[in-house]
Amino acid sequence: MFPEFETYLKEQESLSNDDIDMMRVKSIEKTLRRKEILVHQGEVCRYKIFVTKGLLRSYTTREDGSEHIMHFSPENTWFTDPESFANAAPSNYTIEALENSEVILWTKNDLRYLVNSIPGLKAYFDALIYKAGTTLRHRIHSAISSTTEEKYEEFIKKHADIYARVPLHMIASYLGVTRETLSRIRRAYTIGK
Amino acid sequence: MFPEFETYLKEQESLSNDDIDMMRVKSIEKTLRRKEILVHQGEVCRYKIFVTKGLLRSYTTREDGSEHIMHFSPENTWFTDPESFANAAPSNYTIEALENSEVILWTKNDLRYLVNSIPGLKAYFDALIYKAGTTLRHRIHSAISSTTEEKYEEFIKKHADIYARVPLHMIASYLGVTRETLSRIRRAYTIGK
DNA sequence: CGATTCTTTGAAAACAGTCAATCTGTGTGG
DNA sequence: CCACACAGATTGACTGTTTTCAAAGAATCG
Repeated sequence: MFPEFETYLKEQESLSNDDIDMMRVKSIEKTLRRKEILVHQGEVCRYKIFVTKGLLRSYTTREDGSEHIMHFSPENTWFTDPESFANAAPSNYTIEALENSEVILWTKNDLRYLVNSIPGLKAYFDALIYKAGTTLRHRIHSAISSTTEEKYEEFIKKHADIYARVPLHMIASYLGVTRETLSRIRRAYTIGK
Repeated sequence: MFPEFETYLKEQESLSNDDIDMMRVKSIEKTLRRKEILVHQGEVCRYKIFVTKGLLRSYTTREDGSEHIMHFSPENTWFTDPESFANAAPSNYTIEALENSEVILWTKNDLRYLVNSIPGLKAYFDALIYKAGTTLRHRIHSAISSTTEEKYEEFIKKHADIYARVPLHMIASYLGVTRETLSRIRRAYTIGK
């Protein structure tokens, strides 16, 4: 579990073996079974998460039971509920494994310690936050300006990996339409080519 | 123009007079008339912008002429096109003054210099980026989970100041619906209370 | 295999977009 | 001061899209 993380991180940021060791000491390895929930809505998301294997999602549940998926996080991505994690506030989201997964967790305190101790780690996370911002802005622009078909097409192009691993109704939830609508759009789209 | 900025910034972050002076030296003051454009779509957005007075917006224009508003920036807010500014890439957005406005500009190089020279400034911008991320995530969640009426209601509550200063069709554009739809929703909403 | 889970389809209703016309308020030039 | 142009808002009729509800079919997991 940690070796995969180490391999990945060394590709991203040049870190010494001592740096990596510090991160290992503070890390918590966890195996999740499919459908297992890591954070329940209402709980505090106490961890910053790195996914080494599998796939997680975060979603909200409304009073009427409807779910809305905020994010998918496959292997080799970082994940958390930033608002809950940063402020130790109850999360609005449920974080769930969609496949049998392996994750590494760090608490806020430990992560702060690591960021202060390891040169370059702050800059690495800053760059991730910047990229996340770009993605968020893009998704907003798509939400206000694209047709459902365009959103569907874009999702396939940008997230081909996730598309292949996730039921269609979850993509519908992520895009903000019903499963029936997306099913019909996909049919038209598939025929239309 | 700069005095307003100085007043505001000192409320936000404790900075010495020397720090402020450094920022002043690098700053470019600019007055914008209503409808004046600061950055045209396709140009590089070379500046980080602080609005001391007035109101700016950023929007895209599609081939068919339709506009989609990404952001409103009233007085005492920071503004830029992050993608264009960071990468010196052509901007997808037009940045325009909606009122006669006063802005202060810094180039990327000067800003980098200032961030490296002034203790606390990096942390200040980091906090702004974090808050912006929260706002973006909230807007996405609203886009995929709320009805148009809920979005309208939320906009009024969160951006009462902007609501009062901007034509309805721009709010429609920001929310991702047509002006006619928003006009009808507003009528129903106003009567419904 | 049986039980879920997921996807598709149909029909009706709700919702949003389009097009065209009208109404309103504002401000400018004569 | 008035008339006019202009930007913005509203309304109606119509069209197109999406949701809702219900049911059935397909795929997958244990």
